[in-house]
Amino acid sequence: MQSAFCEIHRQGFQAASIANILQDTGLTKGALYHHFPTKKVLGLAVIEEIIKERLEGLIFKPLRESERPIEMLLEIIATIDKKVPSDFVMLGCPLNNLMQEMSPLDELFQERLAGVLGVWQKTVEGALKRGQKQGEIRAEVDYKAAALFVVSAWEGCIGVAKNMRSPKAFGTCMKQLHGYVQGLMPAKVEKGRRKGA
Amino acid sequence: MQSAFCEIHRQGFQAASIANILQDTGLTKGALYHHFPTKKVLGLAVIEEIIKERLEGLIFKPLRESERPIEMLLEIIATIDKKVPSDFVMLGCPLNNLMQEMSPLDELFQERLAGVLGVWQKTVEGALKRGQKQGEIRAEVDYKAAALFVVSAWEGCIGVAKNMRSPKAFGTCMKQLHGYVQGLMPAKVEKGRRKGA
DNA sequence: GCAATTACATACCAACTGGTATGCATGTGT
DNA sequence: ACACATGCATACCAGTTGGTATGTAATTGC
Repeated sequence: MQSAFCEIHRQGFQAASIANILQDTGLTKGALYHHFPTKKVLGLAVIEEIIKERLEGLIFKPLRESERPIEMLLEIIATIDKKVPSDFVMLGCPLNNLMQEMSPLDELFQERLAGVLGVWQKTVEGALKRGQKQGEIRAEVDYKAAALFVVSAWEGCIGVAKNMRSPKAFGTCMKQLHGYVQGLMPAKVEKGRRKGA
Repeated sequence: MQSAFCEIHRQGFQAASIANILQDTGLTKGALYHHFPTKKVLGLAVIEEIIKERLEGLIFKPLRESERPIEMLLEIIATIDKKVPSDFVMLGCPLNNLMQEMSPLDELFQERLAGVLGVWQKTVEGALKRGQKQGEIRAEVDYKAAALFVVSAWEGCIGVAKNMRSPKAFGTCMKQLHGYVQGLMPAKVEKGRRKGA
């Protein structure tokens, strides 16, 4: 599974070679096709068991369990670039990669990926909503739209940084997203001076 | 060229089939390979001659030539979903698609794509800078970082909407980006009431 | 201790892939 | 009018792909 994830992550699903995975793991074709009927099923399993779980541990769970969701959201956004393997800047977000590649080509992929993305969105949404109750987010904010945008921009930042091959660009880009979320907060006096950008 | 663009747009570069392009255009393999030595060169030509030019006409040129760059930027962001073929929501931004697919795999692709992206970024940057001179953008705004973020979020919105297969999601997402740009403006009284989100 | 299922390994295959070698017809420069 | 380059068409090729058919060893159920 790990090997399959790795191969798919750096080649994309279609270009991922079964032969490479076999060579990497030392397995034989018979062994693999005994457990997975098709390459597609293997790919879907990677989404569900690897990609989803990683996001769960890295983002979803902390965000759901925090008592100060906005603070946590801001912290995650600010530090995500350090909590992730360095090659992720070069290779991009596995979820986004698969979305861009497979969504138009295969409904099942699209559904599964949309499922994971949906959890992400709902999690951020929940955080914003709770933050709104705590008065950390202004009352008139459309938290659903904001959550959608946060996730979208997030993926966008990774994608652009990947193309530019620049961890630094990723950092400054996420900092802007950080600023956007801060912009949803009431304009009270804050510890750090409120930066416009 | 148009046919090649189309094929690449919906299959991705690697999965794009030369045979399909030939069938679609009625050309023969000899004819194509007479003008393009390799598939890769064909792909690069598509980037330069089709994708770049489209963005140029749709975004870069209006933005560069406008005397009220911020107004123009906001308008483009607000209306881009109507100025683009409907299947672009399903298929995504051709530039972003290629970036996600090819950047880690091929340096030349990465460079060319980064070039186009750079123009985009520089164009937005120029707009923000001019807007700053006009007092439309607050003085303390880091316009370079903001421009990078605008482009990133832009692509992110398209990418997510593509996965969700939802033009509506694209619209609401771009509306948030619209809000972000407005957030860079001075907090003076505006025609439309300043919406927080 | 025998039957049957599971877990693999090997060999093989049809379908495509991008790319090329060759052939030929039409200009084109001199 | 003759040499030569250009523009294209056909046929072909080696490599790779995902997938399968067949065989065999190990495990399990009874």
